[in-house]
Amino acid sequence: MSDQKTDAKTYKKSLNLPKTAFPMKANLVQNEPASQKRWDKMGLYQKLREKDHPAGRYAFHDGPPYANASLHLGHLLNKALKDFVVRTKTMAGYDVPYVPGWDCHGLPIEHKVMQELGDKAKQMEPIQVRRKCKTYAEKSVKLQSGQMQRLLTLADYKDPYLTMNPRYEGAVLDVFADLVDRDVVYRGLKPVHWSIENQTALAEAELEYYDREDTSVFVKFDRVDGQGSLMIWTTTPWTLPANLAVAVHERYEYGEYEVDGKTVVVAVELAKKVLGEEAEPKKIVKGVELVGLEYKHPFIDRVGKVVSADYVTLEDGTGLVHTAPGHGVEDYQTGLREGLDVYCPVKDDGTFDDTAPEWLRGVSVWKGNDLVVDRLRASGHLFHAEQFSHSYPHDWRGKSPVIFRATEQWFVDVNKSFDVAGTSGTMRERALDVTAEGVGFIPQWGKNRMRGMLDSRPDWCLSRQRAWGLPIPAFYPPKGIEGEPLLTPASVRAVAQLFREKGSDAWFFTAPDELLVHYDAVGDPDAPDWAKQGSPAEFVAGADIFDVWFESGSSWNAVMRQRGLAKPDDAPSVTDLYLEGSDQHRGWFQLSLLPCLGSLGKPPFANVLTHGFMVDKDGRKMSKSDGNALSVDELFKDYGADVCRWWVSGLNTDNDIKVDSEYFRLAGEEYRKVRNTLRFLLSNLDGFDFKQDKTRFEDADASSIDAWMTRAVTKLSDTVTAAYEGFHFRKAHEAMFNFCNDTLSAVYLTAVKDRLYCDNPDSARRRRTQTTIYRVSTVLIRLLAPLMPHTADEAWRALTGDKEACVHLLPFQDVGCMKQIPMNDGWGAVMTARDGWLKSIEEARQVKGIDNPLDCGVSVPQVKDADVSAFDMTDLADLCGVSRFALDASLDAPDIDDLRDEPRCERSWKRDGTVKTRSDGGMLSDRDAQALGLT
RNA sequence: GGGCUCAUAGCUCAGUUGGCAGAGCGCACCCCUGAUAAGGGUGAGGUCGCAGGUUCAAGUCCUGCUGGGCCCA
Repeated sequence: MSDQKTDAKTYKKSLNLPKTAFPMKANLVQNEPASQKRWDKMGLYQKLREKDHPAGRYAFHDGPPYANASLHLGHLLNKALKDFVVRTKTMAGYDVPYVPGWDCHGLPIEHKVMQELGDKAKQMEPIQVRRKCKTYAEKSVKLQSGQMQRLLTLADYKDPYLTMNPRYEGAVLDVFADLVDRDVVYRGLKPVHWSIENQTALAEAELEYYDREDTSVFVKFDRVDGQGSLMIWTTTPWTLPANLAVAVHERYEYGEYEVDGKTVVVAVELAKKVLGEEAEPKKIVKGVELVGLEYKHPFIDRVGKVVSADYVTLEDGTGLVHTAPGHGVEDYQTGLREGLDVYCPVKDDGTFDDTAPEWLRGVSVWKGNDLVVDRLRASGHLFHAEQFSHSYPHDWRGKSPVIFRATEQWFVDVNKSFDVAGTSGTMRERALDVTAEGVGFIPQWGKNRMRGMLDSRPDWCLSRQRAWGLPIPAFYPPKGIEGEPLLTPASVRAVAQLFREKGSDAWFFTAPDELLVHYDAVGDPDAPDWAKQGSPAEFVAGADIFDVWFESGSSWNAVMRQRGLAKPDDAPSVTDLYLEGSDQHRGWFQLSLLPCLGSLGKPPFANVLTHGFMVDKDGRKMSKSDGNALSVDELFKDYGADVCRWWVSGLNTDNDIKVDSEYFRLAGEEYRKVRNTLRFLLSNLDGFDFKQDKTRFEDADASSIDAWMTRAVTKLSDTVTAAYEGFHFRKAHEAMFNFCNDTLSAVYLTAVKDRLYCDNPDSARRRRTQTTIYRVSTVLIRLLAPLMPHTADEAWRALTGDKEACVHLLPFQDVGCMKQIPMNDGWGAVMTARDGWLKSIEEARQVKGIDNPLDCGVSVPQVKDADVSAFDMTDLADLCGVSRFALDASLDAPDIDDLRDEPRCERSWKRDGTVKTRSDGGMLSDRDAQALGLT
């Protein structure tokens, strides 16, 4: 026994065992940053710009994350997907310049800075606040940029776009000038969601809805005709001072009921709920008959009237709706139709102004609620008051409740027709048109979603009353002079030029005549008279800033066009692709689409690709306060970027994405499987010089397992490149994993191990297999490169033996030549039959007690649907992991032979029937003896 | 409350035009020890969220419901 062992050791040394510098342990945490540095040093991004691009330009535009705090998982997903696009398109032959960007202005940063400043903020000028905000934004950009680079994303990090940069700001104003030119920008009084806390109008996107307890009141409005009263219901008693009308639905039935000896009008369907079960109407009328009735305001000397409105429902209240045009969008629209004032007695700070009754002046609306209720109770107008919980809008940052309040704002009219680029239509119509056709949505339902949102969207309120943003470059007449604000295409473009030179900070400390140094009112046909006649030094610069969405929504111009990265001017869109979370249908997608249609008459994107949101492993919303959010930095530290990227690439991103640290562990195991397969490929190329040692295509054997393998890798290449082309990263991921796990590891590599180890190093068969392994490696490593850039590059350098090599400079491997290698058609059937053979072997091993498959021989009568006469039986034996494979037409079914009585080759461990004692005294097969030069 | 959307094995997901439920992971058992903090083989697992309907036939089409997600009110 001990002799045998010694012999075995001797023979082991004679084997060509795998050897490689590509380690099993990835050590991504240390090695990935090193890769990143290496790419930076070699100028990878720049080099990619300079090389040939046979496929032309692919215009892909990064949507700017908000420059606030650390990246979260949503960013990781988004940035990884974007990087897959950049890298797959690059390797497909496109030039994909990619400028990362950040949204820097806006309330979240300003709010944070104001919180940090505390009371000090009150004494500070806007410009001082802005400087603090800028510092904060810069800090966030730096942090996030570092994290994005740690994710190994390929982008122009040396020159990103920041929405607060002067050249960006100038380009936003250029877009705005175009909209002013189209005459769709107007100033109007309109109720908007108003944050008392931040004293600004809020966009829909800046609201969050929470349940809130309010006092709801049933109030009797006395009819002017003395026939009793109308009962209204409201959850916002503080808006009653602004009540100008009561709305009813024309088709509903309203009844007159006796309450405490007096008559009140309530919708019939709601009467029992409001007045009690025994309520019986004395008289029933249709709503339409009430229209025009007048009533006395309960505590203000004013007469209101009954109007009709479709939005009146019978779900809550009384069917008679308190209407205050200054405090609600629907009320406002009703007011417009009925010619009511947009009356709003509430000031910026949420207190009542001097037009309100004396007892409310200077009081906050929240306190006003109680005062109004007390007043109504005292005067006998209050029928009932109760606590009521309802969903109520809150400021998304401060979480404080907002109110509806009429204010002067700048708007973009989405319903006004204009001409541009030879077409005519409103912004809404144009947006609906390109959504219906022209823009591709992935997944397709994005189209419906976008359409639904466009159908219902109101005019875009552009203005905010804050410090941290891009000023709306409007000028107002000097005190004492009446007139429209100065805001013309020329005046806006003049300020745009100034902002490019000095930045928008200039607005806050520069005299108006200097702000307008590039502008000549006299020569501007659109300028109001006061501006032509007056001195610019006297003009009053406006205090409004833009909705941040207008800034990010102009990025197609401020980045892609301004930097010369857009598609040609005559192309039907500015870029090829935008890729963001599905929430951006309402956000960035739509708010980029509208300005671009206004400015150029065409959409900013040809395709919109969206992904879903992260949820926890039970499918619930992720939230920081629940502590179920994973830290991106921790993930990099625990798993590495390539593992995180591999995880992303395996997701179905159309819908919700479940996330849990466990999934990263699983992704890590898959990664290791892929890595080990690469390692085994590389380790069997030790000493193999492709140029010298390769088997030429024309020498390939169509019936060899190598022919099958070569065909398989060309199929993989086709599958994966097609998947990449359609952004089906998951499909590519799956195909590559299965290829590594099954095609390579379980089938091919297991089968060819014997010849790689035991054949003479220079044997034609071994060289043919190494040639195949080399070809597989070049295809596979390149296909993996977009998903795991570090690992692929590491493998590529190991494959080429060139420390300077970089896989990311290469295109995907052209497999055209490999497809020319003929393959025996029988291989498909052989692989199918193999499953059955393995089952038979397993069965025989159980029955006959054979542990090692190499102690088996397989005999089959035929291979179903295949002519294997030209096949090498050794290939088939190796495919089954057995020592021998034979065709025996006399059999009825596959037969497994127990070979344990036959001698075993001490070198290859096979019992192939040729084993005998050789000149060195060892028991060897013919092949092994030959490999050792023995007889 | 409305728009869009999702629900298939323990987990992650495939399932074209309706036609016998699939893959990978995990798990169990076994092998190998010359890919070794590796590798190979076999196997068990599902009332396709629930309830109706259309059809010879429904995971797939229709309606309703339940429970998630995004957006809006």
